[in-house]
Amino acid sequence: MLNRKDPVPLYVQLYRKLKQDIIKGVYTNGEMIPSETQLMKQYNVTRTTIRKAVSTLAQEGLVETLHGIGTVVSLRELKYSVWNFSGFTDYLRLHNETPQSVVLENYITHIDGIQYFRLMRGRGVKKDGDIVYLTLDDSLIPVDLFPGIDRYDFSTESLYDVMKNEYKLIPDHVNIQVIPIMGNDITEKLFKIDQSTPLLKVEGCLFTEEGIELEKIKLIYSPNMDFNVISNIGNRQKR
Amino acid sequence: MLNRKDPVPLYVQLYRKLKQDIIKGVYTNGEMIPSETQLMKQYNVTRTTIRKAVSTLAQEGLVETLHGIGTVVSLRELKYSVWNFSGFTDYLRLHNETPQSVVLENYITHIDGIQYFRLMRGRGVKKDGDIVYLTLDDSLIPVDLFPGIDRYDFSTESLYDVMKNEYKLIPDHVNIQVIPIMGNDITEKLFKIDQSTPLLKVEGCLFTEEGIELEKIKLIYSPNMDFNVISNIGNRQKR
DNA sequence: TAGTGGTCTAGACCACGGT
DNA sequence: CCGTGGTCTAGACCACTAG
Repeated sequence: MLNRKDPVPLYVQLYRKLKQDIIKGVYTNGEMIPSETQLMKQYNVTRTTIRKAVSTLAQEGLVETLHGIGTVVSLRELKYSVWNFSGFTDYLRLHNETPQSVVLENYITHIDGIQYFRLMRGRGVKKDGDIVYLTLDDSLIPVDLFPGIDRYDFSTESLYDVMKNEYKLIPDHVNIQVIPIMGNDITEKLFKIDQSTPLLKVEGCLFTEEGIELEKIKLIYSPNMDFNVISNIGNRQKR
Repeated sequence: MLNRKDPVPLYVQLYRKLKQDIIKGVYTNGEMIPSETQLMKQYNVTRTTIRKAVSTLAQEGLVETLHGIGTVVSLRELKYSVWNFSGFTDYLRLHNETPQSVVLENYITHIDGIQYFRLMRGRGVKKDGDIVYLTLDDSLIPVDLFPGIDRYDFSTESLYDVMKNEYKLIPDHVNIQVIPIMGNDITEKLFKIDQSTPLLKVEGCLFTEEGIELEKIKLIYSPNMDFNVISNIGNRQKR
């Protein structure tokens, strides 16, 4: 069942087990999974551990907990979410998922007489041996600030980590515009959706604290990616 | 501090309190919030309760927990935003434009046993004797917090001004999700665009400082309205 | 070594939904 | 009424980070 010597926490082991069972069809859509007390006996762990595992499933939208009734399988597409434009790498790490990247384009180009490194990546998570893409990421990086940046392999390296650690230029803030668009042939293939699906596009620039432009960004989000924001509404006096 | 007689769970009360403090700036970006043991003493609850509150904050990306170090605030503050809710009116005045509203729906309704005042408005500016609409604004306002709110004429009154001045409930922050959608027949007429145009929809809630929900918001932006944001990157600064 | 967050136990009482 | 999930307590041991 569960392995107490495994460094992987029990609730993660249980979460994975239940997730597998749901995907495998042991519990089908609309069915109830065993109650928390049943799971306690079955796996010999406390309710706390059960609840942590189940609540992770609920967050991902794989199950729905109904007070006084039970926990039912609600097999929808996995949902991920970005809060306040935070990097999605951090977010995925929180969820025990490994970020995956595929480089679609990378070459040096000239725009308005300035040399840029163009990097286009699909980014997502691994699921059942397959990759589910969550963003299409198209960047222009000025070569004069980052000489030799085209030598890195950005299917495994984090762009921002390279900027920080190798070039000592620290990304600080972005200035972006959010635009609704229709899908194109690239997003169709990458996200496995048809072209009539409206998508979110984010366009803008990344700056250091001093206002040095580090990157021109074009980002398209998969429909599996929720885009959440918490914000003041502006009528406040600062202290 | 926390009220044990309040039907609102302790961890929710604590979550709201901490969120409030973060948004208010009691704990500023990059700073640590009190440790879990400190919070235990401060609020006289167990660590389980503390952890549940903090983990909610972490999920929303307002804090980041660092093993062996502590929990730091990672508020990606949105410094400027044209789309800002209360800022809408101010923004227009700045450009010497007079805000115009047309009430499309207003009635009392029941949802999940709670009474809401539903208010749907088109909002925009006057141009050459004609009105150019910029947003379609669909609100649900709980009647128990705002008794008699259906008596106001919101084609001329500002909703937030009424909330503040007549009911002494001050809108403080929003928690929203940005979604790309296709136009429908209402947006077609209002914005004078055809239905194949992708649009931005914003969905969420408006809260007071204390976390009381004042309004459920659904907002659709005209293509004439840009959605710009400046945001910090979630860099945890060491100190 | 002291303090932090991460995991887990073994209980308790409650609100809810169906019988 | 009973079984369900929702909340909460009062402990324990661990892994990690820093001085």
